[in-house]
Amino acid sequence: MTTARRHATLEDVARAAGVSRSTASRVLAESGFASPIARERVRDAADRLGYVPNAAARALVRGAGVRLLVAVAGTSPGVLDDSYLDQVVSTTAQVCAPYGLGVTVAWVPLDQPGQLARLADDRAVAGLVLVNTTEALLDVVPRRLHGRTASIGIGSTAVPSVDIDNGGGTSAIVRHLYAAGRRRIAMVTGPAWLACSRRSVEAYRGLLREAGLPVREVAGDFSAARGRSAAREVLHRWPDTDAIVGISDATALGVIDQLRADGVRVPADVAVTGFDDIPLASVTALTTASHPVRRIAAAAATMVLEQRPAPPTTMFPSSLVLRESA
Amino acid sequence: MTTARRHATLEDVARAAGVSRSTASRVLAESGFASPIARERVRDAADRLGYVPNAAARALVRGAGVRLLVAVAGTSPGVLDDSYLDQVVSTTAQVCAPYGLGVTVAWVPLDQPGQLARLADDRAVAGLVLVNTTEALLDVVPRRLHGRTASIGIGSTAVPSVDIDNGGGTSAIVRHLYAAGRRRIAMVTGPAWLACSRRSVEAYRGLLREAGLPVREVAGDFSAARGRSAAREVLHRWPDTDAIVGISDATALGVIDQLRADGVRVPADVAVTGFDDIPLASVTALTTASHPVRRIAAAAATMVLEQRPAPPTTMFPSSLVLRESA
DNA sequence: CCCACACCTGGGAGCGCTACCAGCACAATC
DNA sequence: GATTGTGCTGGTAGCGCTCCCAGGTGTGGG
Repeated sequence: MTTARRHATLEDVARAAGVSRSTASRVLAESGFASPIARERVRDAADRLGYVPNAAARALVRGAGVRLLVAVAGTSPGVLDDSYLDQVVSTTAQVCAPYGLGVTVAWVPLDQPGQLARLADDRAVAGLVLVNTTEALLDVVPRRLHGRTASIGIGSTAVPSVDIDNGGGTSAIVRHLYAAGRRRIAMVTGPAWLACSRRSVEAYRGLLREAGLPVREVAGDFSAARGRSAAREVLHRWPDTDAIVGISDATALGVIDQLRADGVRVPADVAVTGFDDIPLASVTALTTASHPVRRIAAAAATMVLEQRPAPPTTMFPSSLVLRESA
Repeated sequence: MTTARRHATLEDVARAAGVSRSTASRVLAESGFASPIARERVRDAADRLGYVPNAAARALVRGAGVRLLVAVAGTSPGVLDDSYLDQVVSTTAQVCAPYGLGVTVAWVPLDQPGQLARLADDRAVAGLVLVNTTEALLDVVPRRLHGRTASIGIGSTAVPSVDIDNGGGTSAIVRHLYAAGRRRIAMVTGPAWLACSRRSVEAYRGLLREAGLPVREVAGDFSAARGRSAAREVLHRWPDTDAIVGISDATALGVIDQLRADGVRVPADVAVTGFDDIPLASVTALTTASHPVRRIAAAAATMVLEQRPAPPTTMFPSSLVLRESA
């Protein structure tokens, strides 16, 4: 196994099979004509020699890339140290393996979209997976990668996009709260520049307006820390609030923590809901909406690898998970 | 930004700078001689043209690879869907980005080490990060990659290796339990083929023997499910047990869950400890040992990228985190 | 009989880059 | 003045692969 001999090249395979390099290439790359006999002899020889095509050479001549770039927009590089992104990257790497492609991650500062152009303007980049970016970032994607870009959580139709049904998920949550008799429902939102956050907020507003209930919003940022301070803010501004919708599980957990610390009973006095269904949610009995992150990431990666022609947006459902917090 | 024009090549840079391709290459690859004047003009031209070296061409001629392979040993491909591995892969991808290298992950069946040889016998693989493998897998690493392999959690000296001080961590935990007056301490172990698991178990045994206490081991597999059944098994075999050491947080959480369901008070009747300090641990007040997973992964990746010459083993400390479960 | 038209093959160019080698200028030494 | 460096330079040969193109061979139709 630990062969010291030089790696077998296409030339070696061709010679062993008694055909030309061209024919061997045609057989192994599955392009163009080749007689069944030639086909078999080449495959045989390749097997025998343990031939593995040289990805660099292939990429060079084809003008193709050797890796996928997962780009994450955000205000600080801290977005990279996040369990959601960990799952996306790891899943992408799994999906890419059979294609012989690697994966890299990079943070794109929200106010410097040019950074993305710089990163993507590299022939080695075979495709792009944009995570939580703004539509503005899409403009900066080099033309070369237009067919090889997918986004997660942006809901754009300009680029094949995989999305969570944030609107539907939030609606389900708000309806559940309403059905449980809650009438003064507040929300800790996410950053407005994020489409997925906006969709949640809009669903919340829409439903409340429709029901003739007051809208009570406090700006958040997905974090638990902001959840804590937001909880205080909500009860300070609207003391009769009887439910708080968190934009994420982390936020909701922060809210619950603060409420309990302040002697507010959850869910008796105030019901609290999250979004995502992280492992912590089941332990803390958080009512939330669940999303198949791994499947979402795999779908996005597959889109760029297979160069799907059409499907503008694939929407993954958000399923309500009822637990004790609401 | 969205330049449609052909990508600038070294040739273009050289022409623009008024030097030969060789000189431009020497300047940009920082190898060999080049006059300050030439240096500046080439750098200038490269900047102006937005030159990005073609990784495939470079890799081809240098015989170098284009990606790192993270290989994980285990009994089923399920090992890939694990938050620990997610962190390792994601961190590796971050570290690799500036080097222009991608990352792939693969599962290597424990009983088919040859699979690793097959995966690694690809010129595109620039380096190897072995996660939770056995020493046997090391033999299968192609000679070409001998200087470009690092392992995590195996503690071998045959290969540069990054490790958690499992022994030290477990010792600290057992000592803490002893100091708290526990004398009948059981352990739910991990698979014996895993070095890091063995180190923990050995530390546990050593300390107990030293103190003249009985050793009470039940075989586990890191999972919460096994933690549950193991809890019952322990109390069935040794009803007077007053502490259970879990090989991981997940196991410990399973143990606690089962104990409480069976009416056993934690920690009053039985103290329980974990290992890893996953986010859940702080919420569930689990006493455990904490490890810097991201730093460990980064260290391993850096080892293979920088081809460190010597340091056989880097040991990361395990720090005791005291919470309420023990 | 020749031609058209399939199918199949090998030769060769060249992707973009680095490494090697010769060659130049200029300074220092004998 | 001849010799030996020392710094720097450009030409050129590939790395391993794919693709284009010219040139086969065989089959069927005019």
